[in-house]
Amino acid sequence: MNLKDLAEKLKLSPTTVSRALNGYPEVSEATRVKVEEAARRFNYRPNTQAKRLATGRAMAIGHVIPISTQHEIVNPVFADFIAGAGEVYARSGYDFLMSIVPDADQDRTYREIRSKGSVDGCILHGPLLSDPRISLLRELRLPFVVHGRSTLEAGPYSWVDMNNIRAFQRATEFLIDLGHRRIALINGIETMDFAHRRRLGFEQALAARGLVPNPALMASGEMTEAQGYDETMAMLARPGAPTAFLTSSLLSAMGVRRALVELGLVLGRDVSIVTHDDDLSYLKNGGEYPIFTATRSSVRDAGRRCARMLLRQIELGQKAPVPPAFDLLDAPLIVGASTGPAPSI
Amino acid sequence: MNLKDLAEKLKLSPTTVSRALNGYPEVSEATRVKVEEAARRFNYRPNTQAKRLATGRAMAIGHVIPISTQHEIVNPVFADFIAGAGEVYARSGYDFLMSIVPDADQDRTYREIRSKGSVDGCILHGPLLSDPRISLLRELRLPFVVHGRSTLEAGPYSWVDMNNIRAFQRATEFLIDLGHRRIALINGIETMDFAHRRRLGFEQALAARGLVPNPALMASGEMTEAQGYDETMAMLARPGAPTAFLTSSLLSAMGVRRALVELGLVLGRDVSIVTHDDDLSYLKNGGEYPIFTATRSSVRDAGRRCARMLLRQIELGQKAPVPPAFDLLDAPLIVGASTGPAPSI
DNA sequence: TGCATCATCCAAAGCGCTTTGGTCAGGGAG
DNA sequence: CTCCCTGACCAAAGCGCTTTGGATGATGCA
Repeated sequence: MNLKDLAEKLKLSPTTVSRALNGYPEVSEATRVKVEEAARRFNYRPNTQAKRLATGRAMAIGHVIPISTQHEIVNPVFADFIAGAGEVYARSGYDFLMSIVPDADQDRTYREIRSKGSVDGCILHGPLLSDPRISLLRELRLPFVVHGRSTLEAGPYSWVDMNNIRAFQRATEFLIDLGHRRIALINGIETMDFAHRRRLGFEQALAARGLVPNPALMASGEMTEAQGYDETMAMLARPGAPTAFLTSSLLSAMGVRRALVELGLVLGRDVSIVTHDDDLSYLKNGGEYPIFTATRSSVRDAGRRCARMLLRQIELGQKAPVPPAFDLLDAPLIVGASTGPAPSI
Repeated sequence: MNLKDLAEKLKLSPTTVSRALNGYPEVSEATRVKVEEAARRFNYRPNTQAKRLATGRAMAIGHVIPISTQHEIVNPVFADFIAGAGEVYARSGYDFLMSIVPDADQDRTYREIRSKGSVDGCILHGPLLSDPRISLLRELRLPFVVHGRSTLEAGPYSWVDMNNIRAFQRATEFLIDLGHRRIALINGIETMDFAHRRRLGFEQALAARGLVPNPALMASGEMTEAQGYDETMAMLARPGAPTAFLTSSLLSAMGVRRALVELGLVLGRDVSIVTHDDDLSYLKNGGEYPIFTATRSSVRDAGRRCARMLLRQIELGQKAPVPPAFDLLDAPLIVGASTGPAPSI
């Protein structure tokens, strides 16, 4: 059933039918009702491709997900983020296009989705400290919103980010207040902007209290359970072992905990942990009383916000150029069972 | 730059240019080279929508992901699965369309992507023991492949699944051989087909050794760390506590471990754990020597296989109806550090 | 009554591609 | 020399929609 068929059944022109369905004013209320009723009855739905071709709008948003060939890790945060974003797209009638491509093909992929006209805009994931994708997208004139920020990027662009610096400052201060002096940071890969900022927050908090960051207590890498375990084992084996750990992910924190248990140390008494918690739906930090003391910021919510921002930019951008938008989310520190005063010895 | 422009620059007709680029024989080798060279130089890429409209093929695969309103969980397995599938799509020139919709809207969504013609086929996720989506897709004549199976579904359909029954049989036998008699099963939601089969395997193995499954030792629910913890705490508090746990997910297993630690029990000595391991990239079960004894089956690989199977079905199906295909994956049992002989008391 | 206005509808021209059904020249067979 | 292929190209008709630029008759107003 296509528009023409429907029009014939109604003894109307395709023009009128199209207009009736798309809410144009130059059609009488009576016929509009008739058309809508018929469309429902015949289960008519406009062909996506035809509509797109005619309007020049793809009604789709793209997410280009790089699959790194070195560290073959799919970001665990990813599922929740796209759940949030996808929810918004679906409600707004946009399609959600995903491209999973090897790291090196990203550039080509962006150019391609641009010149093939398959999307109206895209979301940029996992921005680096300095990220060439931003200027590429700008150059391509493809509307985009960055999930995160890129510190070394000069020009303006739209983003949604949590306040990484502030969060890790707060977490560090909290540990210092509890008497901890040797605090370890188990961070993500620090070419990633978020990890860089977290480290900054950590160091700034230490400096503000006259403490000097110790490189031996700062690790950076893929945020997995194994990372937490391995780094903790290594750090606790050396002299000057930390009495507290600050981790960038719940998974790492779980690894730290495993190491502590194995060494016979009690969490929250012998050693404290504060982690960042992305509030992933399948990896909850306990219920009312959290297992880990954590800074929390829902990645799913970030997904929703990114999507909404992008859609708004696109809709507005139809008429005139729009200024970039920003959304800075605060991550409160929620006290759980994993922290306590530094041991007195 | 569109086809017409390119044709004008080359002083050729759009027909010839189109044919040259799409590898049709009725164009001389000389002009083909010329056309290809020009296309590259002008960075020409055919407009997706136009191509689709003209060919009637969407060159896209859909994944409809239900967001349950009750248990707001995004399947953690999901990210790895789509990474695998997406990789294949990208390589084959297919787009990857995702629809994140509320549970109740699934039906409508499938009908919609069908009548709007936005995809050539789709992957069905998380099949239930009895799943109406299968007959819906059959009725819609939309090619599809199921990731998993649906036991109560009568007619044929294509699927990729791991041998859940065999895997859990094997795991249970292994524990019985180690002397365990009170074995707990911490399973996924048993309306899901995979969970149902796992339970079957578990019960069959017990029965084969003359053991009777104890309902008090069988839990079913969302597979989270908290689930593992809570169920373990409950079971160990009751008389007739299990000496071994069989879990459906690494996350649950981690929860079990946390409970054991809290109760001062030693893993692999006082209590054993065997888990299923989906081999998620961000949640590895240790390196060479696994932390948990586990049946292992890569979900990412399953994603690749589903995608390949679906694409093959679609390509073949262009000409004649194709018979459904099946792919049953074996999940070997890999011995790790979490199992040992049952305590003698 | 006459003219402008308006509400309501329609024909036809795109959107950028593929594909059908040609044309046309050159070459081999008869 | 003619006839018929055949290889190489092209014009034009779709694909299913939107949108421009009318057409038509009813209404308002002087």
